[in-house]
Amino acid sequence: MSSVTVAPPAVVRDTASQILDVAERLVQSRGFNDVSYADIAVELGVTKPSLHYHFRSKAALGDALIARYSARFFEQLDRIEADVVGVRARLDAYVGIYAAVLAAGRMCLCGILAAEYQTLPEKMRSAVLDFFDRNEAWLERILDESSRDTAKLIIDTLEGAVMIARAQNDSDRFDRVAERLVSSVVPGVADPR
Amino acid sequence: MSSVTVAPPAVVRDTASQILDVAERLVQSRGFNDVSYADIAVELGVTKPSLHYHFRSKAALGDALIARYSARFFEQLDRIEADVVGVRARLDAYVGIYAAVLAAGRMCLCGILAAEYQTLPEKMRSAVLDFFDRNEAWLERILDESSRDTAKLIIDTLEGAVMIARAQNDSDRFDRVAERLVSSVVPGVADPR
DNA sequence: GTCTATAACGAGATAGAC
DNA sequence: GTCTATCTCGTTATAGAC
Repeated sequence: MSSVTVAPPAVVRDTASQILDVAERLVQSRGFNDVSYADIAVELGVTKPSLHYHFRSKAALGDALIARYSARFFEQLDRIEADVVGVRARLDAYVGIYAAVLAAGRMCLCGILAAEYQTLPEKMRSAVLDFFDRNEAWLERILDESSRDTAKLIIDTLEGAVMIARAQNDSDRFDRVAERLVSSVVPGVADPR
Repeated sequence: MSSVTVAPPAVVRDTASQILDVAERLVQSRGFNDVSYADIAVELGVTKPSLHYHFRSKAALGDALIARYSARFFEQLDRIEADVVGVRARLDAYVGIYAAVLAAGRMCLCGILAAEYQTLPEKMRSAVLDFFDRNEAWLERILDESSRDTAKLIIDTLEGAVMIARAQNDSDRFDRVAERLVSSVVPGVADPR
């Protein structure tokens, strides 16, 4: 009789995913151009050619990084829209995504890639722009008012706040700025904390 | 009789300044780690060792870049404080500095260095943090209200807005966000444009 | 001050064995 | 799918002539 196909151990991901995990963390910390195949290989205990087997070029690795990051990011936005009620609460949840990134000592992947924009391959550039467009579209949708500039203001402030608070190693700064931002956008009650 | 010492031609700067000029533009476009001595040497029509004569190491070049950029930046802030009257007008002038950077297709030097923060030598890190601290202090001083978080909100938003508008090649986006930002901080009249 | 020449290293990438 | 070995190129930096 044939053996039954069982699910693999939940904690051990396939190699490609493990590569993406390490690469994502390193890129969000140092930037795409300051992460090498050698850095990733050492952490995983494999050699550089092994990485090239899974991602032919560094550009291909970059493409895969943004694709996975974006997919997960917008899944979170879908969940917020489905589970959270009210503009203020939804914005707080949105801010929470950025706060979690900062708490991990990282920048938003597409934020740090935006800073490196001029040095990126064309496909990565488009994917970065797409990330911001979709963020903006989501914010416009959940905001009650019609001003599209509010969505841009929110994105720009949060991306800048993460970048600077990370350099200052001061997550409290991020929290205070985000509170002031959200309060100015949704003039209702103050932060319930 | 001895010859009179005349002022050098105004347009031709000394070599060290010329190196800083080219390096500054390249770093504000691509980031510190993506600018090489070779890039700078080619533009100036000199060789790499010539650059090393003026700036022993790349870290020393980076230190000099931030020092000059900061000095000029805070000179501008001094001038605004001396020549411009009123919170709104001063903030508009402050925003104008960032708008000019964006118009040149650049990021704020310390903004792009903040994104690269984890890879910078220690002295450059301190200088970057100092830049933001002094910006914050200046904003707190010219603002009428006591909220220090407002100063942080302004810096973070402008830095993020420059970063993203540059990637999107959309300076109009920057202008609209900045207008919304300043209006929310100084609830007086709308943009006089 | 600027040059030629070169050292010493790390990058991304490929060939081919296992 | 992962390895060893290697290639080619770019990087910062230095020695020493002019």
